[in-house]
Amino acid sequence: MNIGEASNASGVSAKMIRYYEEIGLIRPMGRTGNNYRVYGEEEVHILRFIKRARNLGFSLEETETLLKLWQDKSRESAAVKEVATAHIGDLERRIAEMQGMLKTLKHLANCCGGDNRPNCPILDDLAGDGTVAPAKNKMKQNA
Amino acid sequence: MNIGEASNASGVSAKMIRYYEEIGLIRPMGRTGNNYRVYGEEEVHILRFIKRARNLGFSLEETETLLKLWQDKSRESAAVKEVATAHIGDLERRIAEMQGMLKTLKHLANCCGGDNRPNCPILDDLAGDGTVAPAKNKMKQNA
DNA sequence: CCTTGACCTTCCCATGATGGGAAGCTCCAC
DNA sequence: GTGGAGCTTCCCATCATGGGAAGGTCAAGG
Repeated sequence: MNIGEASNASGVSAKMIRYYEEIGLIRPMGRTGNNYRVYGEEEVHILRFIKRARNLGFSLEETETLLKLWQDKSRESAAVKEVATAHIGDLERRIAEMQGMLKTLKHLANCCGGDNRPNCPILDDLAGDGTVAPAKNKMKQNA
Repeated sequence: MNIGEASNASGVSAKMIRYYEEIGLIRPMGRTGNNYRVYGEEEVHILRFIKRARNLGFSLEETETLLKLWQDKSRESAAVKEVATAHIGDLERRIAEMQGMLKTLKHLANCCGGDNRPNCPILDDLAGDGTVAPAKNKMKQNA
């Protein structure tokens, strides 16, 4: 199987397959006489695993961990659960953050006439002197 | 005001202030004899505007649009609302996507014993031949 | 046999937003 | 005049991905 077919079969772009090989996520593939990479079902299976992990939002680093665990027949499921759980916490945090933004934005959009007058509460809010995160660097404050 | 003070006052790092100038998001600042950038209240106000827009999750490009609208006294609030509304849709889509991931992951983690046995439904699912996005490129399929 | 074009290879560059750090100024306080 | 904090520019790294160039290869069809 050539890289294009492996790409087709796994849903991972050829570009990414080469990249994964380059960063060591997958083993360097054997080559045919014409220097083409050769793939088998095993490799496609691995690529699919990676694809699914990425679809679930795992980073490549996390995916690597999962991949190793997957290939380690003696692993403990607790190790996997730990990775997944950390990721769940991550997702929850990001979702909460985005929901905060969403709420604010919706409120502003609601208050905005959306007409042909320049008056706009959205811009007023952005410009407003509301709580700006207090800058806390260790500057000398030499005014 | 030097860049450090402007940074303090706006909550935008000096590094980012220079970057915003470089990409044309803000006007190049005047310099003193020693080649230091000089900032006034006006600029700090703009930086705060940018900071707040970024905090709401607007990209720098969207922020630029909002910034221009802000400075255009004759703008129509409809234009602003449009940007905000598009962003709301964006946020909603991303939140929904992440919630989908979260749901799947939680389910998997729930089913996972998390013990010292290698049996693990999370890995089983990742490896599983569930629906893999059908690859659709225009390959010749020369098997 | 030769062309065509789809495929493969490597290499470099770009994204978006930010940070890190080096090398070399300036400025201020002591 | 010295130390150190601040400023300047410049380059590099991140993360995951794509774009594209330049060149080799293979298969099909005229």
